[in-house]
Amino acid sequence: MSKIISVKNESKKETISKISAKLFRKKGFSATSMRELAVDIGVEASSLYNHIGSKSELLQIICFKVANDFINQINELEQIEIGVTIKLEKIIRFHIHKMLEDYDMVYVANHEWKHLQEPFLKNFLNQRKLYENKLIELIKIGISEKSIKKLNPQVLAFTILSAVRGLEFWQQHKKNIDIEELEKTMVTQLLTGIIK
Amino acid sequence: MSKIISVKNESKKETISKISAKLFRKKGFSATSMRELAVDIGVEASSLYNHIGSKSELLQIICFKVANDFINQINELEQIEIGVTIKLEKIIRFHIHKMLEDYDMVYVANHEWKHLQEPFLKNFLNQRKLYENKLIELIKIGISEKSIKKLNPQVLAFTILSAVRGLEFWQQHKKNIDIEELEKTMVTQLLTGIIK
DNA sequence: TTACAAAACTAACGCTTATTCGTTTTTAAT
DNA sequence: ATTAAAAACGAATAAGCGTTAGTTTTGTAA
Repeated sequence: MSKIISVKNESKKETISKISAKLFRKKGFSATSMRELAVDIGVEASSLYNHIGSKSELLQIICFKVANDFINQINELEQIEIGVTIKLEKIIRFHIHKMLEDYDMVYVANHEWKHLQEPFLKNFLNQRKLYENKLIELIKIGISEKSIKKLNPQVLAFTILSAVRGLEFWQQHKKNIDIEELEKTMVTQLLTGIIK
Repeated sequence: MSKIISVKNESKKETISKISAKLFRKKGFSATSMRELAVDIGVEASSLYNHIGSKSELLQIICFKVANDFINQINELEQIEIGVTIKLEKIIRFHIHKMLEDYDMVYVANHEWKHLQEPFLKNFLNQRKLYENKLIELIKIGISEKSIKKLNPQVLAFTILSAVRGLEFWQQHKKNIDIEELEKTMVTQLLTGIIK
């Protein structure tokens, strides 16, 4: 009857992944059925299996796409020779952009990763830990350079990550706020605090 | 065969709620079956229905217990006459304590609320919005009193809430860190920043 | 036009789900 | 010891799940 429509150079697998990401975000991975996904794509559920291996594979694609994007960004940043605080600012701004651009996928990677099957689950958590450790190392350098306060670097890193992760909030209030103001406010708050 | 064991003055409903919170946190609401819950309680699935109305009711109990605890705390705080920044510090510390004490329930309320059925879903979101607005109002007072930087109060509030929500992280690393140091670091970071 | 592959369809599989029913066991009060 | 209520049980229900199989339609290239 119908047919899977792919825009641009997107493969049909990518199309299905993106639409599944939207559904997984809205309803959760477990509560989303392949039949629901099929409806949103405009095809019968069984037809999906001409393009994907399993429901689980969709979650894998989403989670590792996001993980790789963040790892790649922080790797590139490591090469550049700029101050630690500027690097932190760039990281915060990257999180904000990613969250606003690839909202569904980032949200799913943050919230639904626990439904990954082994060995992907372990793999994903390793990637995340790797990212966290790179951020912690960066903060430690800042502390030793005396550009950052001597506080527990792990707590500092996790607080930053939590704060940017919470940008999900803003998807609802997107219209009410200017992105540049959002970035400026968050960077200021996380780096220099809120007290005058 | 077996029997539901309740400690202290806990009703059996409360016992079931707490154990379900642990399961909902670990596996997610949708991915947790009543049969699994029954195993953890030591009873057949059908026996649970002598004490609860439905699986959904368990989620309601958890979400509104948490929501009420937070609303009550901020209401009490409104009565007390202390400075805005001290109030903020108390709020942050309360979040930290709650997260460490009632980890499962707070986690579930934060992550699984979307599986609430109407009208409970709307009700819960209203409660949450109420809490957010109270925090925003507090920050606005701080800004007008010039104790807080003139930044977007909504962004400041949401960043704080996101950061404390991210305390889930620490459940895994609990052993590695002293709670007082955790509190001190987060309060310092969120209120006065990380840059020297 | 023919031929082949890609992708759609319908139907069904085996399994799990939350919940209900009728019955039996346990608990507690008389 | 008798009785009534509370709480357990096993079995069954209907619905939904991911996925597979077999078949038909569609698209493409010779």
